[in-house]
Amino acid sequence: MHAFRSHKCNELTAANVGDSVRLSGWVHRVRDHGGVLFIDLRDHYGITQVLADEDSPVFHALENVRSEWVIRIDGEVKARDPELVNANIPTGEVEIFIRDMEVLGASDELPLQVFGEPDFPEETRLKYRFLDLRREGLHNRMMLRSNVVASLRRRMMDKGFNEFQTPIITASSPEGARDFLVPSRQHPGKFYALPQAPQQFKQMMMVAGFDKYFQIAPCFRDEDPRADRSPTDFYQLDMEMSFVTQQDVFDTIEPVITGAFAEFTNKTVNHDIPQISYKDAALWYGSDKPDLRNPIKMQIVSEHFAGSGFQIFASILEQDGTEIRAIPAPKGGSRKFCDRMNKFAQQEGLPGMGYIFWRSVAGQHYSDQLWIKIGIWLKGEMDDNELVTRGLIETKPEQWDRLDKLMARYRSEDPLGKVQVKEQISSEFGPANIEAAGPLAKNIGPERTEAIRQQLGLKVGDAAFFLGGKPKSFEGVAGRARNIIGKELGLTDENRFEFCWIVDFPIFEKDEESGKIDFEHNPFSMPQGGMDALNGDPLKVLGYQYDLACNGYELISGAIRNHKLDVMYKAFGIAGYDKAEVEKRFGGMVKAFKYGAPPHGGCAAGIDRIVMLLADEENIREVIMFPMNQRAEDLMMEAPSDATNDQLRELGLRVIPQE
RNA sequence: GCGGUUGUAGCUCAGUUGGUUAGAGUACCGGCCUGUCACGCCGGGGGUCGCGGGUUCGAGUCCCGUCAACCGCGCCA
Repeated sequence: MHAFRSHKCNELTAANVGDSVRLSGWVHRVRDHGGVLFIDLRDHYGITQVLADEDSPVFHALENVRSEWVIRIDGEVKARDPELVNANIPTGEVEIFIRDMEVLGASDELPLQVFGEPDFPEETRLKYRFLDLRREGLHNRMMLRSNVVASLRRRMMDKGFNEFQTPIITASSPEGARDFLVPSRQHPGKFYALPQAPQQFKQMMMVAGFDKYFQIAPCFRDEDPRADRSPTDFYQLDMEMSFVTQQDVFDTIEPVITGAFAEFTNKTVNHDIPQISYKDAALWYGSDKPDLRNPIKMQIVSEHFAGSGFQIFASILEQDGTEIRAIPAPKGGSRKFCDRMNKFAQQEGLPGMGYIFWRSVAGQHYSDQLWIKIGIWLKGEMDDNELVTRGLIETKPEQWDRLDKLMARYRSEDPLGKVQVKEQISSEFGPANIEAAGPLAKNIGPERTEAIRQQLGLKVGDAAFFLGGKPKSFEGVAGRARNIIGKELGLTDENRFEFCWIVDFPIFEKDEESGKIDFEHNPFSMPQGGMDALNGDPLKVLGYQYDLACNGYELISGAIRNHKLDVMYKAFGIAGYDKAEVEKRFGGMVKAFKYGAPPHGGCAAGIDRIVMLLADEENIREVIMFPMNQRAEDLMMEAPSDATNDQLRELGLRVIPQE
C-alpha cells in the first residue's frame, strides 16, 4: 500500500464498504464523545468522517489529536446506518473505522480558524496566508482562478494564438506608471526594470511576423493599491495581432471573454457588446468604466438653469465650458436620501449636490380629470404617447403592470375601497398631485422644475441630483454618486455581467494648470485620421484605443498601434518630446519600425479582475494566492526587507537613511 | 501626500449619561460522555481596552496627539 494514501478524502462511497484503506489529511473537526471519537479528515479533494472507539489500538493516541494536525490513518470502510448518512458531503454514506494512525505534522494553537468562514483581520489572514488558503472559500477561489486561466489559454489557442514568454528583467520604460528598478551587479550604478506590461515586446513580435501572440503575463507597477488593484504585480491575458482593424480585435477577444464568463457563472452575460464613445460615457455615466447594470443615465439640463433664480448655477453657466448635469434617481424621493447624497458630494470635495424630489401633495385628492383619462387609456381610447406627454404615466413596463393591477383591484372593490384605490393611483401616477420639494425647486420655480421632471421622465417618489461647473471638475463624483444611487435604491441588477466597449479615447489632454499637452492614455495608439488629424487641433484627435468595462470595472485596455514612425514622431512632438527623446526612450521599437512593421493591434485583459468578478468579490486580494497588503508589504515573507552590506557593496549601492 | 472608518482575550464581538473586580461566544487546558457531523455538559487559565499625554475623586468610555489596518482621493501608458 502507498505510504500515505490509498484514496483521496472525496473518493470513498458505499461501493467501498469492507475495503481496507489508507487516508492522509488535515484534522478538520474532532468530536470526542468519550467512548467514541469522530474526526472529519480533510484534503484538497474533500472530507471523510473517520472514527474510533476503545476497540481501536490507537484510540488513546487519537484523543490527543487537535484541529489542523496532519495525520495518516489506516482503517476499514463501514456503511453508515441510513439515519446517520451525511447528505452534505459526497462520502457521507460511509465512514472509516481507524485501526492505525500516524501523526505526520502536529499544529500549534491556530491564529486563524480554518473551519467555517468567519471574518478575520486582513493582517492575520495575510501573515498566515497558508492557513487562510486552507479555508473553503479562498481555496475554492484559487481553484476558480486556475480554471479561468486554463479556459482563457485554451480559448486563445483555439483561435490560433501562440503563447510566448517575454523578459521579466528588462529596461525601464518611462511611460506610464512608476517602475520597479533592479540594480545590476555586472554594471554597478545601472538598473534594470520589471516590465509594466510586455507592450514593446509584443509589438516587436508582430514586427517579427508571428501574427497572433498571447501570454498570461505578469505586470509590475510601483503604484498605490486600491481594492480592485494589486500593488506591485498582477496578471494580464496579453494579446496582439497583425493586419487587423479595431473591430477585428473586438471580434476576436469578445467571445474569449464572454465565453469564459459564461463558463464560470450562472449570472446573465451580455454577448452582444455595445460600443460607447469615451465622450458619451463621461456624460451618461461619469466614468470610462461604467456599470451598465445600473439604468441611470445622466443628462445635460443647463437650459433649465440658465438665467434662473438659482444664482449658483446661473452664474456658473455664464462661464465658458460649463454645464449643469442631472442624475435622475428613480425611487430616491426622500429628503433623508437626498441629504445623504448631498453629504456624499461634500465628502468628495464638491460644495454639494443640489436636488429636487417629487412627492404627492398631502391632503389633496385625486383629480377626476386624471381619473377619466386613465379610464380612457385602459379602454384603449388614448394612445400611450399622449399619456406620456401629459405626464400621466411612466414608460417603464413595471409601471404599466402596476397600473393594471390597481385597475383590476378597483373593479373588484366596493365603493369605499374604490375611493382608496383611486387615491392610490393618483398619488402614484397623477401629475396633479405632484409637488417638487427641495431648495432648488423653490429657487427656479414650478415651470422650470416641471420641465426638468418631464425631460428626466420622473414621477412621484423620484428624485434628481444636479451638479454644475466644468464637466471635468465634477464628472468623477457624479459617476460615483450614480453608482451609490443605483446600489442603494436597488436599481442595479446584481445578477448580470454587463460588458461595454469604451471607444474613441482622445489621444491628448491639456493640463488645466500648466496648459501643457500630454498623452491622455497611451502613446502607442494610432490616431484616427493619421497624420492629417495630427496637423489639426490636437485636443480633437481621437485614437483607435479602447477599454472593455464590466459592472464598473475596467477589464481590458488596448489599441490599434501606431506603427508608422513619422506619425509617431509627430504625436510625440505634440506632447513635447523631440525625435532624439523618442529614440532614446523607445529605441528598441523605433529601430524595429524602420524595418517593415505590419499594422497591428491588441489588448490586455486583467486576469485578477476577471476572477474577482466571477468570484463575486470586491477585493482583488481575495483571488490572489499571496497578495501584498495596502502598503505593498508581504506580511508572510516579510518583504520588503533590508539588504545586507555585502549585497549592497556588490551592487555598488549605498542606502540613504530616511528621516 | 490628503480624507473617511476601525482598533477591547489567540480569534469574533458586547461594554449604558464617566462609577465596584472589563464580559460573552469560540479557541486552548483539565474532567465527564458510544452516534456525532458547528456534538453536548462541568471547571480552568488567558486583558498594557493600539500607544502617549490631558480633564476628573474616578477614563475602555470625554479631550489632544500619535501609530496601525482597511476603504477612497491623488497616482495607476
